[in-house]
Amino acid sequence: MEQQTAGDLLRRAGLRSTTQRRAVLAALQGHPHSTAAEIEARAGIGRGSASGLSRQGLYNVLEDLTRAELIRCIEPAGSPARYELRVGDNHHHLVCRVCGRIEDVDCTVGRAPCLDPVESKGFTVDEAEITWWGVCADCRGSA
Amino acid sequence: MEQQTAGDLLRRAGLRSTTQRRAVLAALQGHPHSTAAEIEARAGIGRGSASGLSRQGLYNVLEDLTRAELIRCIEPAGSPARYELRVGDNHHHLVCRVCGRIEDVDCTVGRAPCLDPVESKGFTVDEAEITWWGVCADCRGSA
DNA sequence: GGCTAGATTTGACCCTGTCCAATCTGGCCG
DNA sequence: CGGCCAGATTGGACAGGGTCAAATCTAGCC
Repeated sequence: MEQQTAGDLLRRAGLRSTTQRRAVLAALQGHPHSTAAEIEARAGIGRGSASGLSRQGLYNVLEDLTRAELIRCIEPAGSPARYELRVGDNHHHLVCRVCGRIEDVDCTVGRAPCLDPVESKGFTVDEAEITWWGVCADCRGSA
Repeated sequence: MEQQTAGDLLRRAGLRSTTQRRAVLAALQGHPHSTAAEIEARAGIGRGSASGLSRQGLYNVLEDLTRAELIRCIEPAGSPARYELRVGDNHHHLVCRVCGRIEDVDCTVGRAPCLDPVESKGFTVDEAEITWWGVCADCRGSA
């Protein structure tokens, strides 16, 4: 359903269905938390390749898709920006301090934990982003 | 008391008390969430000034102090790293999407909210970092 | 007053990302 | 079906933020 819908998804979001955008969406399938570089590599094309996307193009696409909420961007401290297809479910992340591995953690919603800062200091809050830092099983083992 | 204790703090943390380290600590007093550039400017010295600290020196100091837990480093998405003196109280942050302003939010501790991801996927978690995103009162007003 | 491990400096360098101007193309229209 | 044009993409220069490595300096102990 992906090939079919990629274009639809884009068009429904008010974006033109272009080769580059479809390639980026495809490159993210099954590879959450990818960096721009990984997406570029996986999109199957280096700079200058015929069907390739330029660096600027890649960033444009990522920004467009993010704004259209087709993908989500996360930026854990110390890491370049990473992108994933899961959107709209307010899930959070678990990051290994050693190897950088990232795991998704579903939000214990209902009462989304911490969705309300106790004191919002006059801010209109629209998102609570939670990052858990620790060491993954593999890294703990080999330490 | 700062001049007096800055050195003590450092020594107690097992670090030598140097002009640069004391200057960085002083520059953070009353200025939480400062970037490296702001600290450098506030430390009263540009590059090459007699009592100045070099760029590398600044980063070394920041890293040393962070590791010694005398300061804390936060890196909100889209912002360069920021440093603050509050440590050990596991407080969180509220960030304005428009002007970038950052406010501290005390952790509703006791049961630190969300300290346990529901599923920790084998990770040994040692920190839960929460960032609330929104728009501050000022920016909402002028929009 | 020396010594030495630890701290600092200098300057080159890298990665991630952005700006801008020129070119190309999806997809609607006649 | 061919043309049009706003929207998309490209290329190349550039910038911010940070790191690396080697040489020099200095806090603090003897």
